[in-house]
Amino acid sequence: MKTLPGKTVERLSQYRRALITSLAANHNYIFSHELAAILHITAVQVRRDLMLIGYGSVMRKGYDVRELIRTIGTIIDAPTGLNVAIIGMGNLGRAITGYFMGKRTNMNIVAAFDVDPQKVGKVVAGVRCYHIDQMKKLKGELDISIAVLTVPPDQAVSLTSMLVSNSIRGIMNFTTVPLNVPDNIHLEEFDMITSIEKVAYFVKENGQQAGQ
Amino acid sequence: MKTLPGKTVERLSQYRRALITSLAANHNYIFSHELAAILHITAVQVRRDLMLIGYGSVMRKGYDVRELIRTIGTIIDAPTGLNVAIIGMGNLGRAITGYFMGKRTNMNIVAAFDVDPQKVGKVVAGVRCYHIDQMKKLKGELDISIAVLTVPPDQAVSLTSMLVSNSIRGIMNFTTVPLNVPDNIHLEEFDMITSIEKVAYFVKENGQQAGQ
DNA sequence: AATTAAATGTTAATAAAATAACAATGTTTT
DNA sequence: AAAACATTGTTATTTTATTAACATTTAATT
Repeated sequence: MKTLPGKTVERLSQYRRALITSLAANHNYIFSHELAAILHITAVQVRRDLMLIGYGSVMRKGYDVRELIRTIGTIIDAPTGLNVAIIGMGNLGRAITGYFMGKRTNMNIVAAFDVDPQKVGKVVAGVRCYHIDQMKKLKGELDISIAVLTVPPDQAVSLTSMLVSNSIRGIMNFTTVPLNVPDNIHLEEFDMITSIEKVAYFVKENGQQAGQ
Repeated sequence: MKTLPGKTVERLSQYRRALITSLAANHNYIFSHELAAILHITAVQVRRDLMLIGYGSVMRKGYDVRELIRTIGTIIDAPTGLNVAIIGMGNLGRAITGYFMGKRTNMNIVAAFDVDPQKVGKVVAGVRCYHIDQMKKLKGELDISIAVLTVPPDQAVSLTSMLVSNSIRGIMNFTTVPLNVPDNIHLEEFDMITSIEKVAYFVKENGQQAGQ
């Protein structure tokens, strides 16, 4: 299958979690417009995304929830599951670790790393924190593919080099520092300050008059 | 001025922080391609964004860093500054509060709210945590415009209703629950699980062969 | 002073994403 | 069994975002 658009992948992840919730509420079938309503998007968007992954329903009955969950899994999950490490066990690192607790995802947070001796050795939500110097060794042992970067800004660049030289395959960057990595490493960035400043901008604009 | 595209607003926020850093390093002028390099985007993108806000440089000298910082401020900042409240002082709430420390933004985190008696009364990074029941009262007193929602999933919907009925103007939703708010309230959402699953998908795809 | 070079601002082209349109399918109703 | 209806999958259109193209400006060089 051709690589899916990023936005579609994002929605598939959300569909799946909505479907799991829906299943827990004993809904075995779901219409595109119901799924759309949960995510506050349009039914067309849902159908188009499902078209892209080649999923079809028995018409007029809606989608088989269990089967759709499975299908989304075969598309977006790696066959073996991927292991994730949290780099920086501060508040954000702990928050993300907590987010994964009890979520049925294909990923496992297998380790956290930090430089702070206070944190090294501690276990948060089942995840052990190691000293960053052990990354090289544990990367292979624990088969870590993805790093979630939640360190202070001044350490972002140097730790990224370290990750790159350890052949990490994907990085989710939560620092406020834009990173640069080779093409074969997938990089996703999210900047808290930006996102909140964006809200502020649109609040200001909405205040004056209409508009998005 | 016409309302800017969301993506442009995001970049303006990032430009500004890059410029502040640049200024601290004693750079008084900056070329579009230099600014682009910091953010790992193209110079055209930078120039196009600045065109949208009507900013012009003295050609061949690059942009006056101080002036550009100011100009971006006049565009994206609200004249008076906007006050922000953190709803849910867990790990993520504390992380975000920390992110704002020392950042020169137009926004102030003026309060945090929680239900946990352990948290109520505590001060984190200069921000006091109040009981959520005091929201109604303090919203007006502290002139809170924006809420950052960092609560457990099961509380997201009810707290959002509370925020809406208290006439909040913008919400940044960090819970995994998609929210629905009236049109006059600006809602921005970010889902940690989705973002990391997205990285995993592209890591998987890149592993098999090429592609983004 | 002419030429070259480096940058900018803007219009044009392309690509990506979302939305609309609609024929096809199957269900229910009459 | 025909008609009306609800839902799907897909193609077409529109909108949004990015990239390319290029004329224009200014500085430096010959």
